[in-house]
Amino acid sequence: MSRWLSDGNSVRGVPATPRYYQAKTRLLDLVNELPDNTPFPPERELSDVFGMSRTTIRKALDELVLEGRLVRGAGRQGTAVAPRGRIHRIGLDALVQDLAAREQVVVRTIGQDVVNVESVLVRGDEPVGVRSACLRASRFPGFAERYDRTTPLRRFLSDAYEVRFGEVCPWCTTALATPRVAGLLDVRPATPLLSVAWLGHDHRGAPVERSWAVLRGDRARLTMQSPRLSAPARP
Amino acid sequence: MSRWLSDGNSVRGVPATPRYYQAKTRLLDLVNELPDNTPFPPERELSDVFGMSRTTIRKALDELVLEGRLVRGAGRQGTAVAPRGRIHRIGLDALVQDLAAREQVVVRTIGQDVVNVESVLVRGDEPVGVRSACLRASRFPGFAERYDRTTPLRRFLSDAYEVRFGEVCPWCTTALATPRVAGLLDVRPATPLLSVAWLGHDHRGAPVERSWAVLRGDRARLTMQSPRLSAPARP
DNA sequence: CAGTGGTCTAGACCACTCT
DNA sequence: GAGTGGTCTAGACCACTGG
Repeated sequence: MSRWLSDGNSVRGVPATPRYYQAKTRLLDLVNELPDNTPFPPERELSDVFGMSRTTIRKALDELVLEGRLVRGAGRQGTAVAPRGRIHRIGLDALVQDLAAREQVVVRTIGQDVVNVESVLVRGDEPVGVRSACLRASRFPGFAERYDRTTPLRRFLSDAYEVRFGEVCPWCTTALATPRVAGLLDVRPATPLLSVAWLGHDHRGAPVERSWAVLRGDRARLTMQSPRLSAPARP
Repeated sequence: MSRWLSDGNSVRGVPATPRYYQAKTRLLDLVNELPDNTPFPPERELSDVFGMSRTTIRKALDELVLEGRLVRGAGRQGTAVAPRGRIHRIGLDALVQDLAAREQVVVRTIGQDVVNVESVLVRGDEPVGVRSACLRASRFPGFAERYDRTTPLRRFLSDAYEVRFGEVCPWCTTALATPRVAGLLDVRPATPLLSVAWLGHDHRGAPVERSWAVLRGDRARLTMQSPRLSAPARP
C-alpha cells in the first residue's frame, strides 16, 4: 500500500509522471551524451524549448545537481556537465582521527566550557566535508592557544594532554546542509549530506569529545571496517 | 513589503539567510512546542500569517518533512507533527548479515547468471530500508527454490552451500530514492537516503555477493564498529 | 461539499560573472 | 552591459479526504 508508487494514474493528487520528471528523464539523456564540463543550455532556454515554466525545469535540474550529474556556477558561468569520477574515498577511522587533508581549521569557544574545532575536509582542491569536534574546555586548559591547527586532533590531545582514547561507536545518517555548512562545502542549502557522529571517551570511560562530520554524497564515500563476519550464533 | 531583509552578506547571489530559512526556523520552534501528531496549520494559513508566498512556506515545510519533523497526509488529513523517538538503530553487521526484521522478501532472476534477493527492512511496523543482494546463480544452484526467505541470507548460504565468508569493506554514501524504492519505503521520489554497499567474498577471495542497502535517514541510524583507535603511527 | 497538499505557470528582482 | 542561476510572488488547477 505504498502511497507514492504510481501504477498508471495518479496517487494523492500527484500525476503518475509529473512533468518535471519527464523533463529530468530527457535532460539525463542529454547529460549522458555530453562530455565532462560541457556547458549546459540555460534554464530559460530549456524552459522555452521544453514548453515548461522555468520553475519546472529547475526542479528537474535540481535533482540532477543533487545526483552529481550537473554543476551550477555563479553568474555567467552557468550550468555544466559534472566531471565524472570525482568520488573520493574517506576512511571512517581517518575521519575520527582527523587525518584527512584539511583547510580552514577554526577553533572557537562556545558557552562556558566548550571548545569547538571545525575544519573543512579537502580532496583534490574541492571541499568534500566538514568535521566538527566539541571538547570540554576545563579538561584541556589553554587548548585554543596551544593547538597548532595542523596536527590531527586526537594525536594532539594524546601528546599534549596525555589522553588515552577508548573505543568509539560512530553512527551514520543523512542530514540537510544548513546555510552555513552549504557555504563551506559550496553546495546549496538543504543539499543532502552523509552525516557521521561519534562520542569519544578516554580509556576510563570519561567523555572527552563530541563530534560530527558531514560529507558531500556526490563527492565522497565513507569506507568502513569490516563488521564481524563470523557466522552468527545459532539458537 | 521589503523582500530582502538582507541581514548581512550574500554568497553567489544567495542571501545569507534566505526567507524560506527564516520561516523554517520559526516553524521548527513551533514543531518543538507541539506534542506528537498535533495537526499543523495549513500551508495557506502559514503563508498568510508569515507574509510569505505559499511556495516559500512549502520550501520550508519540505525540509522539515525531509528531516522527519513533520508528516504530510493526503486530502483533508493535512500536515501533522511527526511522532518522535522513531529513530531506529541498525547495526552495520546486522545489515550485512541480513539479521534485521524483514518483510516482502523477493527472489528473482536477473539476466543469465544473477539471482537477486530483495527485502524491505521493517522496524515497528514501518519500512525503514531496502536490502538487495545479487548472487551468481551458477555458484548457488537451485537457490530460488531452496531459499526459505526467512533465514538470514548469509547464514543460509553458509549452511546450504558451505560458503565461508571472508572480510567485507562496506562503503556509505547518500542516494535519492528512485520511484521504485520510494514506493517500497513510502516516501516521495528523490527523498535522500543513506546508501550502504559492499562486496562479499568467500575466504579464498572469490566474489560471492554484491549487495546494497538504503535506509530512510529520518527513521534509521546506521551504527558501526569502532575504528582502530590506537594512536596513529608517527613519522 | 470545503479544504488539504502536490504541481505548475508567468512573471519579478537580486547578486554574480564574463565579455 | 548582458546573461546566468537563486529566490520569491500570486495566482491556478488537480486529486484526494473528511464531515
